[in-house]
Amino acid sequence: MSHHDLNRDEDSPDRKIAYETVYKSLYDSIITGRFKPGKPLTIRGLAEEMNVSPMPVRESIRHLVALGALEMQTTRRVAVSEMTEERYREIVKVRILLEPEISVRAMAHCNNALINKLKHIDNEIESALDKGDADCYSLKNWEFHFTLYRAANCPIMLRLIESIWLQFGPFMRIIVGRLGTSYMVDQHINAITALKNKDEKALREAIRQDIYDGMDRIGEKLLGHASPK
Amino acid sequence: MSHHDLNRDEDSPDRKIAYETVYKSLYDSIITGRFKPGKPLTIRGLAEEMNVSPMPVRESIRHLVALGALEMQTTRRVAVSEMTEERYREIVKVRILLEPEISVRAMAHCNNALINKLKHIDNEIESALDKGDADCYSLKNWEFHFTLYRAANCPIMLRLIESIWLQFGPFMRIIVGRLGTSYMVDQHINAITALKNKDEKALREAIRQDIYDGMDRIGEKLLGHASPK
DNA sequence: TAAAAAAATTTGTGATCACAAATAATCTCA
DNA sequence: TGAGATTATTTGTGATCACAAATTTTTTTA
Repeated sequence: MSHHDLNRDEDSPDRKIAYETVYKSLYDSIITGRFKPGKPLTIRGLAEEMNVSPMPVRESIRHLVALGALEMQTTRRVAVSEMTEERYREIVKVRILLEPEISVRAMAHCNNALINKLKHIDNEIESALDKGDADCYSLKNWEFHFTLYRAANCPIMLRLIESIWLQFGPFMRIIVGRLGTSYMVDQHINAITALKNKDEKALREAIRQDIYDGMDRIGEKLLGHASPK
Repeated sequence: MSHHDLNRDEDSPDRKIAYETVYKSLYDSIITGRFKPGKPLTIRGLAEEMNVSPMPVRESIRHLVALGALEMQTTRRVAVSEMTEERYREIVKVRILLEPEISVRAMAHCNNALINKLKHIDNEIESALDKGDADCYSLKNWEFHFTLYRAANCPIMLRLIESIWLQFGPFMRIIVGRLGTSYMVDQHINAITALKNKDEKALREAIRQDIYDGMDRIGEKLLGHASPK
């Protein structure tokens, strides 16, 4: 299953909807940091690039603006938001509030298939880090977390977390290539171990630390300091 | 300021954008429970009702679906979601996580003007309850909470809370007319007092209790039981 | 009479056009 | 030469149309 339909049990491609293709494409562009923050995106430009009419792009942009993935200025031009001190602090705060919580709920529904899937994705993440493949890292890190969170069966909480991720997603690639990335403790492994042992406390701590590790690196690069604990 | 532009400091009506009018209208219809949960809404129907072309309605619907205010079925028809046991539990959980938190942040920026504004809105709420005016109650209760939350200056957290409110908003009117509403402790007053005294603990408790009081009544009516503490 | 099939209608999506506002490019004049 | 005014272009929004899918209504058949 793709990482876009966060709550759908199976893909059901009855009809090819251009809007969905466009939405997914923009979504991935955002979380891999393809759009420079602040640089205006145009409906016609994106439509031409994807060989569709402006209509599906218009609707996708409305959707992504609603999620906070794109920002609409008063002149109605849209762009990825720049990261600011205030936004950064809010994002860390909310992640720490929500993500350990949903992880614990996922633990209740966790089986071997999920654990193996997470292990596999984590290997791909490590490989992407080794190769310095920032696009792959961003997508796979996304996939790891949302594979776990989706298992919680909490669609409402999941939507909120998705909104948050879309707001720091464009900066996730910064983590790749930062000095010391390879010496980082792999909190994903700790999380997987905790899931296996049904150790709620350890799981919370692993997710919590994973958030701080990643956000610290983004904060250091963008704002010159680590996240406030 | 209206309650729709949650993060804008002042309305700037440079040009009349039909989309914004339509969006606000649908927004208010949703939070006052005008649309029956599960009953499909049609683009053309709403457009005709508001004397606009289908275009602004299409975009508004995309926006509201993205926020979780409306649900899009696989056949692409949209409707207000029905309340389920699972959704209800998630909503209570997330509200308890986020709303006391943002309230405390609002306290830091709280001045007399805000306190007076909240007092005034709370009077209107009490009046609406007395008269049994469910529409007015829903709108004013919304205004009370978002006036407070907006003061926190946390636009990212605010957006998440807005998304949650849009999901139980259609059922807020249930609170009016429930037996015993008039004997309820007014937690808004407690919150205002806590704000005045800069008493973080009391503020958290007031907001927390206000959430439980309201959600309990919704749960009792819709699901036959109170919220899980 | 009720279930199945067929026809008619409604609905969402995608494309195209017109228009005014916003942006970019050019020109003017000191 | 460069800042301000003017023109040209680009852009988002709103409207309308075509079309296929979904829904509703009608008809048929057992």
